[in-house]
Amino acid sequence: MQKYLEMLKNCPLFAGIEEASLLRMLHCLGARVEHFDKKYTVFSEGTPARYVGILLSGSLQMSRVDYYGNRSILGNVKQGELFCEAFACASVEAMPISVVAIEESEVMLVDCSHILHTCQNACGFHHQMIYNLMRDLAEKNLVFHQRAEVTSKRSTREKLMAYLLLCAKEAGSNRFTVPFDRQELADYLEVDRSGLSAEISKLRREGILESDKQRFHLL
Amino acid sequence: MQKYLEMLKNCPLFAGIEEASLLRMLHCLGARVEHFDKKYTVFSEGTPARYVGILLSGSLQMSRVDYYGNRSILGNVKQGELFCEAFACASVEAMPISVVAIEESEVMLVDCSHILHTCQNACGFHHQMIYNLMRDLAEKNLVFHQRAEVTSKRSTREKLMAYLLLCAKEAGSNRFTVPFDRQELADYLEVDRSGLSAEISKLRREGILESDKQRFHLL
DNA sequence: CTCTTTTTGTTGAAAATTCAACATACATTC
DNA sequence: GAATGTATGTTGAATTTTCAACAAAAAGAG
Repeated sequence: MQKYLEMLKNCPLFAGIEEASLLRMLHCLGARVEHFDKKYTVFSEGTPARYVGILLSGSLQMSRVDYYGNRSILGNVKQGELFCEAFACASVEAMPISVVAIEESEVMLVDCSHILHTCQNACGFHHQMIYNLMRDLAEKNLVFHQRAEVTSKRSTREKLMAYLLLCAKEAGSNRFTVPFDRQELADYLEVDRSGLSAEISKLRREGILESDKQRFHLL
Repeated sequence: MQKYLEMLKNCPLFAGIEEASLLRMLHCLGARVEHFDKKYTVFSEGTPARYVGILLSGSLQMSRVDYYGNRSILGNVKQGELFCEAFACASVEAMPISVVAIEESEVMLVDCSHILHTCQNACGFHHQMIYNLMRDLAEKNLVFHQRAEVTSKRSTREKLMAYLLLCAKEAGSNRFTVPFDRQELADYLEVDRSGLSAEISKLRREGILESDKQRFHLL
């Protein structure tokens, strides 16, 4: 646990909590660390949500597969971020998404009821953590809106351009790397992969962008 | 203010707070009530979010219009519900959506910083309200996921059926009324209106549903 | 009640997406 | 380094969606 202290100090769930208290809190919360190899599932669609996840190392992908086999990728989880906090806070009985490790990852799991309900020891951090969760949930809501703005575009080209412009803005540069391969990008944008490839080629021919694999350069 | 007490007692923001304290709190929060005629805008896309809204009467619609003029309807706000709480909690400088009254409505506005930061009077309800906000934000996240599950379907027919099945589940009956006219339903599902009308006719001819305006009956 | 406006359904043509199949490039494994 | 498997780009055909235009029905205004 000790080796993650530096990272946990900067985790949104523990914002405003002094390092000195952290280890004690983690114990009080019953936090445990689990290891996942690449491609292993952390949480499965359809199962109850009990745990707030904190990604200690590696990276995860959130996705959903519908009745017809279409996969939607909701996004990736990066180091230090929380995941599935909304489902855990709402105690959902059937998670609407799955979370899968896209590389070897270490995850901290905290039973959400331990955060929400004051423990016998009455450690005074619950209020702070609930406040932190509230801020985090509001942020996540915004991220969700951002993706919705992209996927609500009607055509493949508009979706792609909206997404790339967002990436450029986030990177603060016209050159950036997207965290998805072609199939994943198609599933994030909710379009056909081959159509997406064709559209990227077209944009390249039109001189609107250059690209090499996951690297893009907007002109 | 008095006349709304009954409704406010059941508002998610004030859950677990005794009626006796409510009036005093509202004063402390600087809550004010505003009146909006049909079609008037409560919050505009692109403006800063400062206020948590509580719908006292009437109904509102949340929507967004993109660069090409395509409108996306995110959903309606019903009596007693909070709205724009996520944007206010995250202090966004440019709201990604607009909120418009679809009938004559009364709205209570609470400056979010008054909820988040303890006041001089140190009234002890901030913790409870922050907890309530956290629960509400988690719930809203789920609602958002529900809509995303519908709009992520690839075809008009699948989107429509996914939405109608959701409505039927919510209504607990195969007969129900949707809160949208055809154009609004198309903008909620993010499809073409005429294509949607055509699809409804087709489903009717196939004996899958009956419908009259906003009333539907799944067979 | 009448006139005007809005809503809804219908149609056909144009445009875009999806799907399947394949070739090439790239990465991984043994 | 050869062989296998995966990722990407390309193509054409089938399907869908979008768009524009219009007619009928319904709602709202005066």
